[in-house]
Amino acid sequence: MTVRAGAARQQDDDLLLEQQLCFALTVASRSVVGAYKPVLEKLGLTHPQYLVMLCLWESAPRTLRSISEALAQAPATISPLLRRLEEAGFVTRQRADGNERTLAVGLTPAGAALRQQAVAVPGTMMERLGLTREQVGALHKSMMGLIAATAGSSGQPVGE
Amino acid sequence: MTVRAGAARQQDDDLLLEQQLCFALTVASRSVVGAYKPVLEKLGLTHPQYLVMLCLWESAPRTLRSISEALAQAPATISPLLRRLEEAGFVTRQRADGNERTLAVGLTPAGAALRQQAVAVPGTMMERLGLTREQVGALHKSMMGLIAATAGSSGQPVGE
DNA sequence: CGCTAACAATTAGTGCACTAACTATTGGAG
DNA sequence: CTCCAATAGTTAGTGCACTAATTGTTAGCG
Repeated sequence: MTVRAGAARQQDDDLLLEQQLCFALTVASRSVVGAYKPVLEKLGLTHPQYLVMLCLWESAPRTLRSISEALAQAPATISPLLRRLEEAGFVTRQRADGNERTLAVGLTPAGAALRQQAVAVPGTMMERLGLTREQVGALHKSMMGLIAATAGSSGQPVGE
Repeated sequence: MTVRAGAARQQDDDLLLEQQLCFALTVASRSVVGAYKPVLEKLGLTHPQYLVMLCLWESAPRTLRSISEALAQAPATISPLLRRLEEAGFVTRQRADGNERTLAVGLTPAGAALRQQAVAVPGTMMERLGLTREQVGALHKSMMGLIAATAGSSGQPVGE
């Protein structure tokens, strides 16, 4: 009885909003992305668009699918995002390279040039958040661990 | 020259997608929320709706603004969310308590009863993610630190 | 060769999240 | 008491993110 009452109390405590990791995680994510906003606005990018540009600065041209996999997002999320980046004049979208199915996403001169402004962003953000490079590294490592944890159990439902 | 080349190389590395904390954070957030999905589906809730219900199970009735502040979200985000929870039969929305401006958001019997199913959620998720209570606590603490970091620098633009 | 299964991207539809604009109410200062 | 600034909530509009359905293309199998 005492044991079951203890377990019940534990479960009740587990429902407290302030203790939810998922809550802290979503708030942290929104807060950090929000902190990027004024910085990225000067480049004319939203945060998801910034991530796509990071992808392309590393390797371009590349396919939509390749970007979608690198960002761990559905192709249907990336597609309209690329359309807006094309409208903004940063990327090109052509059906080329001998395969009519795939889209070759490339950089315009403006898109390539934007990188010169973007190199300052990580440093600016670290300063704004008051984080050291070591703290950023530790947090990054924690997040990677969490991502790995979800890969095992939620991708393929465990017991069904 | 060597120093400046070193700094430039550092900045270039800082733009690597795989090193971005903001990227790891958003992926982790989406992954964890995604892991909740099959579990919360059985309760008929989305993840944001689950957070609202946690709020209400702690204290009800309460105003929209109070929920909005507890969840660190804009009232305009909460408003339609409450409408959908009302349609689902979990909450009530009335203009009452002597102040016609404020909305009293309460629980229906179904909404209150849902808590009995929800108490199992945190434990289920911990198991699914393969995390110990200690790991969850450590991650939670990291997230709170990150949220605190954003509160200082991005809320009020620093130098302008 | 022709058919079909797999694949790449887009579109449609739902729900979040945010800013800005709007409505309605309240409460306090003159 | 009256006006007016502050407050509470909703609505409009944009952009993300996801699932499911659709279109078009490719490649492989008989």
